[in-house]
Amino acid sequence: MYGFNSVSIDSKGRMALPARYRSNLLSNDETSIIITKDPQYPSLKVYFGSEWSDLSDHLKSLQSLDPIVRKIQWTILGNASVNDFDPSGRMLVLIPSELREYAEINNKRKLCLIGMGNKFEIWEQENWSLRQTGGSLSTEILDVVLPESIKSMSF
Amino acid sequence: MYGFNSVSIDSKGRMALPARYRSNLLSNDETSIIITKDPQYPSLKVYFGSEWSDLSDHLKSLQSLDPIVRKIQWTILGNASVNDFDPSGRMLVLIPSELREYAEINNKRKLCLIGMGNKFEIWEQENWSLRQTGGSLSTEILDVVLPESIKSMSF
DNA sequence: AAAAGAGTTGGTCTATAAGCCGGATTCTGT
DNA sequence: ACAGAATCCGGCTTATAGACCAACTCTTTT
Repeated sequence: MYGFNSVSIDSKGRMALPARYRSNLLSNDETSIIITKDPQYPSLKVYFGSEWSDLSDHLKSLQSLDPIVRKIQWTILGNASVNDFDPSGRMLVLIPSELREYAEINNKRKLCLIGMGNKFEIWEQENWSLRQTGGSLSTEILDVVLPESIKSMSF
Repeated sequence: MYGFNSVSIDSKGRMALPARYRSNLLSNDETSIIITKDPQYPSLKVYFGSEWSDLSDHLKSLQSLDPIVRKIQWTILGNASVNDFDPSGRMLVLIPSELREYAEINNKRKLCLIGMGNKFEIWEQENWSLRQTGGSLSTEILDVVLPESIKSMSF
């Protein structure tokens, strides 16, 4: 599932999945999606149920004495919101207000969905276009040395 | 599949693949093409299905905590448009409006297709001739140091 | 010159998304 | 415990972008 989609979010924080996401989820027998924070940018990551169980199992298994590992575990695992949806409906998804806050989408109407294959990202529209045109948002470079256990993973 | 082709695009953003591309696709049993952004220039890259699955798998597996890797993942994966076509038809391809915008082909009529073997590029005609005559294009130069994981790839 | 294949264009129809509305359920405060 | 209020969730309506269908023109080939 790749590519760009523009969707609107209503004043109550609800977002409807585009049709092509819905049909893809249905054909893969997925009945839940998991929304969580992106560790680096003011945006959200969305995983499908099966993908999430692999990722979360892996993350949980890492030894958490390393502060960087610990921080990433907190961010990803600690903010995960599991959404079971009705496969027959329009798959309306409520983004929890804490995550809306984090992605700066409170009181905004337009979101961008960025399909990355096995997951997708949710961005507030202006933030996304800033980033695409090269404008810098907050601090870019993660200039710490990452532990090997994290380096080998892809979120 | 090499060489130059001039094609027209209609007001709805539809483009017809030249006959030699079609026969090439058929003889290779390809049933889909993937259009996405070029990371450097205002143009589009088109991959065939088999080529794309290799490229996207590789890109996805890279560790995305590196901001440069992440940006390339956004550009290539996050803008990909998958087009399944009817092999018996004329292989009309709709270029999504986001990509038309990026390649500056809105309200233009003429495109250039540049065959690069296992992929080809789509350029708006004037941009292409400007580039060929050495004129400058407004685009960002990748003057950053690329991580090894990216350097070893070819897009 | 005729015919066949390729390229281009236009029209119509359907699927999809966005906004609105109303009902239901939960929460809160008295 | 009850009433009012706020939040949550599904259905309906309308506008529009994209898919489908088909015709027309141009070029090439024999």
